[in-house]
Order: sequence, then C-alpha cells, then structure tokens
Amino acid sequence: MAGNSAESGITVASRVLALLGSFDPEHRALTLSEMARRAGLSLPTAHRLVSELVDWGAVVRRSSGKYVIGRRLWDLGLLSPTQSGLRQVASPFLHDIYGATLATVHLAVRDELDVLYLDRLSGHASVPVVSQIGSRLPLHATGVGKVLLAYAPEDVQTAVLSDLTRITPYTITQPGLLRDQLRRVHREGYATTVEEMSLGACSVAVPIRASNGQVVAALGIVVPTLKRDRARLVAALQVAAQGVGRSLGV
Amino acid sequence: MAGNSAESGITVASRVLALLGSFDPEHRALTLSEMARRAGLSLPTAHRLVSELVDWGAVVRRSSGKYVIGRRLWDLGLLSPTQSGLRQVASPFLHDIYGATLATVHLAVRDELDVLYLDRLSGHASVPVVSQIGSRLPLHATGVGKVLLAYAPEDVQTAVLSDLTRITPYTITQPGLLRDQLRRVHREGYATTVEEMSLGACSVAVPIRASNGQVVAALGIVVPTLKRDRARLVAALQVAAQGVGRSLGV
DNA sequence: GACTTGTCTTCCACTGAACGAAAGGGTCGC
DNA sequence: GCGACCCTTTCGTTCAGTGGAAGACAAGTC
Repeated sequence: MAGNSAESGITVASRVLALLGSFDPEHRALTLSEMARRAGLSLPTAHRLVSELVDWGAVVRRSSGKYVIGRRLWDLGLLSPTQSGLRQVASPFLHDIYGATLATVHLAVRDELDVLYLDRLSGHASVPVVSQIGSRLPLHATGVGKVLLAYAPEDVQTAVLSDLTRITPYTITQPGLLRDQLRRVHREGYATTVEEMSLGACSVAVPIRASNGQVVAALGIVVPTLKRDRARLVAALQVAAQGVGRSLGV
Repeated sequence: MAGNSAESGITVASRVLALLGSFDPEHRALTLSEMARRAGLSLPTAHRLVSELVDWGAVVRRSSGKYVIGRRLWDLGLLSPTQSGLRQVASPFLHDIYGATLATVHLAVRDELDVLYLDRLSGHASVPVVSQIGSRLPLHATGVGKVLLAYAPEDVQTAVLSDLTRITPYTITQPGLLRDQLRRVHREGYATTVEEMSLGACSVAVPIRASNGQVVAALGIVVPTLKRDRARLVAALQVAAQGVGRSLGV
C-alpha cells in the first residue's frame, strides 16, 4: 500500500505535493499539524502553503477545524482522460450487469502492483465489500486483480508472486498455485476468487480488451456464493466487456 | 463559467496551481507550450514544474506528446469527503431511480452560481445530455439547478436572476417568470424544465434534505418528454431523495 | 486561579531555490 | 535547404521561500 515520497526533493512544488499526499483514504481530514508532520515540513511552511491552496480555488478546504480535499481538486481529477473516459464508456454496461446479477459490479485497472478501482456499482442488498472508487487493493486476492495480473508484463507478475500477503485464511499465498490460476485465466477467459479478499464474498471477473486486443481493464462482480450459475455470470460479464471494448475506439 | 485566477500571486505554489488550472473539460490534453501560455508562465519554468509533477507520482502524465491529468490527481480528488461521501450514499438510490424510469439520473450540488454534477447515471438508450460528472451548468436552465436555486440564499438568487443567459429558445430569461417557478418549487417540492437546456430533453428534479431539513443536493432525471407520468416520476424521485437524506447522518 | 498541551498564526533576517534569457536539438512540412 | 513548430538544458542574478522564535487562543487537568 501507499509508500512513495522517498526522494527528499527540496523544491516548493514537491512540498505542495507532499502536503496533498498526506491525505489518503484513511486520512481524509487532517489538522495543519498533522499535514506538516506527515509531509515532513515545518509548521510555518505548511501553514503558508496550505493557506495558498485554500485561497486559490478550494483545492483544500477547512471543515470543522480540519483540512479536507476540496472541490477544485475533485473536478480536476475528473479531467483525467484515461480514468474518466473508460468510466464513462463502461458505465451503461455496468448497469446492464447490475441489472442482470444484482451483484456489486467493479471496473478496475492495474496501477503498478495494485488494482485501482475506477468504478463501483452496488445496490442496497449487495455483499459488503472493501473496495471504494479510487482505492487500491492487492492484485492477487481479487477477481479483477487476477485478470489484470494474468495479462500483466512478466516482471509485474514475478514481483507480485514474490510477495503474496495473506488477507483471509483463503487467500492464495503459494506462487505456484496462483501461477496455475493465471494460466487458467488465459485459457478460460475469466478469473474467480472464493473468500480470498473478505470472508463471505466470492467474485468473478473478465478482461476488457481494446480493439487491438490489448487488455486495458477488468470487469468483475462480487457475490455471496459462487453457486451453479457461474456460467451465467461469466456470460453476462463477457457480453458487457465486449461491449465496452467495442465502444473504446482505440 | 470558469474564471478566477485573477490575482497574480508570485509564489511557486500558485504557479503549480495555475498549471493544473490550465486543464478544463474542453482541454484535457495540452502541450507544454499550451500549458505555459494558459498559465502565464515562461516555457522553461513550466517545463521544470511540469517535470516535477510528472516525476512525482503521476500527477500529470504524458500521453502521445501531450500532457494530461494523471492517476494520482484523480484519486486525490476522490478523497474529497463531501463530494465522494454524498455520491457513495446516493449511489444505490440512483440505481433505483434508473431502474424505475430508465432515464438519465443526476446527482448535483450547487457550487457558487453553477450546478456541479456529482454523479450521472445513464443507459444505452437515454436522451443525450450535456452534463458530465464534474462539469458545471447554469442554475437557471436545468431541473436540478432550479431546485438548488430555490433553496439557495437570497443573494445567490438575485445574482443568478440578474443574468439569465439564453441557451435554447425555451430557456427562461425573464427573472419574474423564474422567480414564480422557484416559489412553485417550494410549494410543490419539485422542479421541471422543458427543453430549456437542450432541445428534446425535459427534466424533473427534487431536493435532497439532510436530517436537519437543510437542502444539500438535488436529484433529477432527464427524459425525452414530460408526458402524463410526471406524477410517477416525481414520486420515484422523492422516495429516493428521502432515502438518501435518511442515510446522510448529519 | 495557574499550568500543560494542544492547536494555529505572525514576524523577520538569511540563503539557496526558482527565475528567464539565450542557446541547443528534434521533428515536422514545404 | 529553410522556417515553424515543438521540447530541453545551461547559467548567473535575485527575490521568494525558509524555519526559529514568539504570540494568541482553546481545552483540559490539578
């Protein structure tokens, strides 16, 4: 998880970015002192920079004593063409799947050694899942992750296989076993997990291919149990994935 | 639309922000020179700052010769608690509405003198609409806009009413007429538009109230025509809006 | 009441990071 | 060949940014 920053970087820009980087999904609201500490800056410096971020157009905002990410950054992020473009194209197909399965539906891409969730669609009665839009989870313990890993470059695969953290008792931690599964993903065109990420949740996922055949994302669902209807779920997913791929242009 | 920047601000932070601000929904991919020009910076300065943004964790990214907003900024923006929190709570209810109406569904808040779209949900066969998640539209020409305007402070209302830009031949540009409609929103609990934003599109919208009664957002749908079933649409929206409000906590 | 511990904010003298002019390369199209 | 775009690098000057120290306020604790 997390964990870059690294290189000192004595530039102002890097300090600004360090300040913004002090926010993460578990720390969405921070006091000035917390931000300064997490960013490794002196308090006066943090104060000045944060004030500029506030004065400008709501990049960060004060909310009941703490600082939070503001609207301006929210909509700036939405301009990211790859994330938002894919999301927008895929959106109607996600609803199709949701309509057909009533399961939690995920659209995800690989970001380095993690799954990055681009979209999540869940109803009132869906299985509780840990994923959130914008959050990252390990590649080896999720359905979409296994798909993305199966089509990832060799060096990514070896890197992931060399560090299979256990999350539940059912998480696959043996490299050989996982490699077998990845091969099967290639053969059968879909991946599954059974309580490997969270107890009581199973998942099925398929790749989304651009017109050139390249796997650019994955589409998956989370269900309470993988009963007999696995074939039906896979079929629904594949129809949607092909639809997304065709709409992608590239 | 748009349009702050204003105050020069000779600080580095402001330059970084100016560079990021050179992106907008119509300019999602820019060359270095374009960014420098739009941000009012010299080319070497822009080059250095942008390089830092790239070197750090993909705040911006090069994509086929141009620069685009990167993943890091995308997920930073998603940490914004107000936007994402509301979105997440409302999401299942949006699907309910979609299921009941098959129309394009909108979740929006007011941002200064504009509607800011937090979420949009549309199917394959929905009416084409201009809104995008993260985009802004005028308050006076959209269904959700009228709702948000009706519950906005007096000074916001007068500001908006004093500048009613015409968008289609049916856009309401007479302050008196719009004020009447706003009063009706209070009375009847919903707002409508008929081709006021784009030809061939009508809309219905209702307010979302937090537990304290405050209107915090609006929920709306876009349909081809407002036939007899207006009452049914309003009912579906109100059920969902109450559901969101109850789930909101505050 | 005074004392601790936590916020955030302001001041100010020193210094080194950021600036832009100018020049070096790359790649198009004509 | 030329011109018109891009992007990148170098380098000396200068001014913006830095952190120590101290002030201001609020919430506990004794």
